[in-house]
Amino acid sequence: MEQTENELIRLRRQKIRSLREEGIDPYPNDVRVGHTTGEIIERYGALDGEALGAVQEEFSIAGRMMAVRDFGKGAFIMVQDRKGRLQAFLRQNVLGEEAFRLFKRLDVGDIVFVAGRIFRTRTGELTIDASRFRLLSKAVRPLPEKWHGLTDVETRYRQRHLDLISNPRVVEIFKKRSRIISLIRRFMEERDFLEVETPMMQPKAGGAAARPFRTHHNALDMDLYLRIAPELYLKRLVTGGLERVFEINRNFRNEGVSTFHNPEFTMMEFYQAYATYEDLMVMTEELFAFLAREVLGTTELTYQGQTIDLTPPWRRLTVAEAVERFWGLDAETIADGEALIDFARRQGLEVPEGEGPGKVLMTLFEAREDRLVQPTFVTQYPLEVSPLARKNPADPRFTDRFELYICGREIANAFSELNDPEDQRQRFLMQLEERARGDEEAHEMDEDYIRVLEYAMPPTAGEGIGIDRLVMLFTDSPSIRDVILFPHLRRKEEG
RNA sequence: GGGACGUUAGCUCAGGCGGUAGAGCAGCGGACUUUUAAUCCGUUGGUCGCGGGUUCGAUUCCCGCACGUCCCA
Repeated sequence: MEQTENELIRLRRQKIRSLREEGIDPYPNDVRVGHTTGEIIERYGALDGEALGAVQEEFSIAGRMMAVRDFGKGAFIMVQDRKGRLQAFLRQNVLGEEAFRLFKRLDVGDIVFVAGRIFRTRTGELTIDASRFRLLSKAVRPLPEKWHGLTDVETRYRQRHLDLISNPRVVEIFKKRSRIISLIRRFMEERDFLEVETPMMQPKAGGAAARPFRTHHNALDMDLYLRIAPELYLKRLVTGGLERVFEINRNFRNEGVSTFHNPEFTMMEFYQAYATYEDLMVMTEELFAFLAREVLGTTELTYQGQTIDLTPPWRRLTVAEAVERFWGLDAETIADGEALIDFARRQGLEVPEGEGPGKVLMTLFEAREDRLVQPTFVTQYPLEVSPLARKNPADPRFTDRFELYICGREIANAFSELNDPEDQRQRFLMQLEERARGDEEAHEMDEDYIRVLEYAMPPTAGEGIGIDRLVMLFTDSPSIRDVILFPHLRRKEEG
C-alpha cells in the first residue's frame, strides 16, 4: 500500500473513526431497499406537483450520492443506482437533527439510503422528501470531478469501477452488450441450437490460424494451450449427433493489441448439420437484422460517421472478385499465379519466395479489405488458407467459405465443413509444409480429430462471429476496449 | 517492431526558451430550508511519470526507460 497518504483520504479515515466512536456503523448491511430510482421515475415522472401531492406512498432507494447541494439546514442530493438518478431533499426539521448531522459529515461518493414521499420541486424536478436517511457505505477515496467526469482513458480502463460510476454512457454500452448476447441466445435457441461449453485448455491449439498462449498442468505434468478456437470440439459434438450446437465464450490469441484486437475475445461459434455455407449467409443476415431491430429499432446504423445498412440481402463477392475491384485487375491476371506475384511485388507488398498463388491473392485482398464498408460476404477463400473447409466442387483451388466484412473489418468467418477424413489428412500435411517454411500460424497435425471424422461427421456448416466487434458496431465504439470491461493493458506498478 | 503525441493537485486542465508551479471542481472553515456544475466569503493541498546527464541550480534542456493514445508494419 501507499505510504504517504493523501490529505483527503486521511480526513475521511478520521471521519470513519469518529463515526465508529459514536456507535454508527459506517458499513451496515441491515437495510431493505424498496425501490429503484428508475421505477419511481417511470411511474411518477410524468405527474405534476398536484398529482404527486395525492400520492401517500413512501418510497425507499439506495445508491451512490453523486452530488450534494447544501443550504445549511436543508440540502439536495442526487442518488444514483443501477437504474438511474433521483434527487432527494433533506431537511433538518423533517429528518431530525441526528440524521441530519450525520448527513452533514458525509461525502459525495458515499452509498446512502433515503426514504420518504415524493414531490416536485419549484424547478419541477421529481424529488424524494427524505424522512429517513442512512449511511450504507463510507467512501474513503474521492470520486472524479463531477462535471468533466473521468476522461483519462488509462484510468478508465484500469479503474473501470470509476468509469462506470461517472460515465453513464459506458454503463449503457455494457447493458447493450448484455442484451445483444441474450438476444443471440434467443435467436439460436429458437432455431433449435443447443448451447454447449467446450475446453478452454487444449492439448493442441487448433481450429484457427493463430499463435496460442501456453500453460502447464502441474499434477499431470503436461503442457496445455488456451484455445484459439472451439471449432474442433464443436465438430466432435456434431459427429456425436448433437447436430446443432453453439458456444459463446472466450478465445485467446497470443498476438498484438490494437483497437480491434484483444488477446482474449468473445466469439459465438455454431455448427449446423445438413447445412451449407450458403445457408449460413442467410442465417447471418437474419441474425444481424434481428439484433438491429431489437437493439436499435432499425436495420440501419451509424458507425463512426458512416451509415451502415444491414437490411438483407447483403452483397456477395468472391475473394478474386474483390481483388479485381480493389486493384483494377482482370480475371486472367488473377488466375495467373506468376503474374499475380509480380503485380503484388510491384505494388510494394511483401511476397516471400515460394509463396503460393492463394496466399498472394490473400495478401492483395487484405491490403485493401478496409474498403468493404457495407456488409459484404467475401466467399471462395483459397484452399491453402482454409485447412478445415470443404473444397468448392467446381474449382478445388478454393473452398466453400465466407467471411463477413462490415466497416472494413472481419466480423464473421464460416464454411461448409470438410468431413472427408482423407482430405482432412492431406490438408493437415499441407499445413505442416507451411509450418516447415516458417508459418507459425499453420495448423498442426491432429490425428485425434481425423479419427473423429473417420466415424463420419454429417455434412455440416459452421460459423464464428466476433461478439466484441459486433458490439462495437452496435454501440458505435471506436475501440474494442470500449466494449470489454477489463481490456488487456500492460502491467503498471501501483503508486 | 517504427513514428508522432501525451504523462503537472483526488479529477479536468493551464504554465514555464533553467531560479522547485497555477485555475476550476472536489476537500477544509463559515453563511444559507426549493437547488440543478447551487451561490457567497475564507482556505489547505504537488517527488511536475521514473532513472540518468548537462548545470551553481532541472518540473523546464539532453539521453534512456515505463505507461498510454493515434498512425504505420
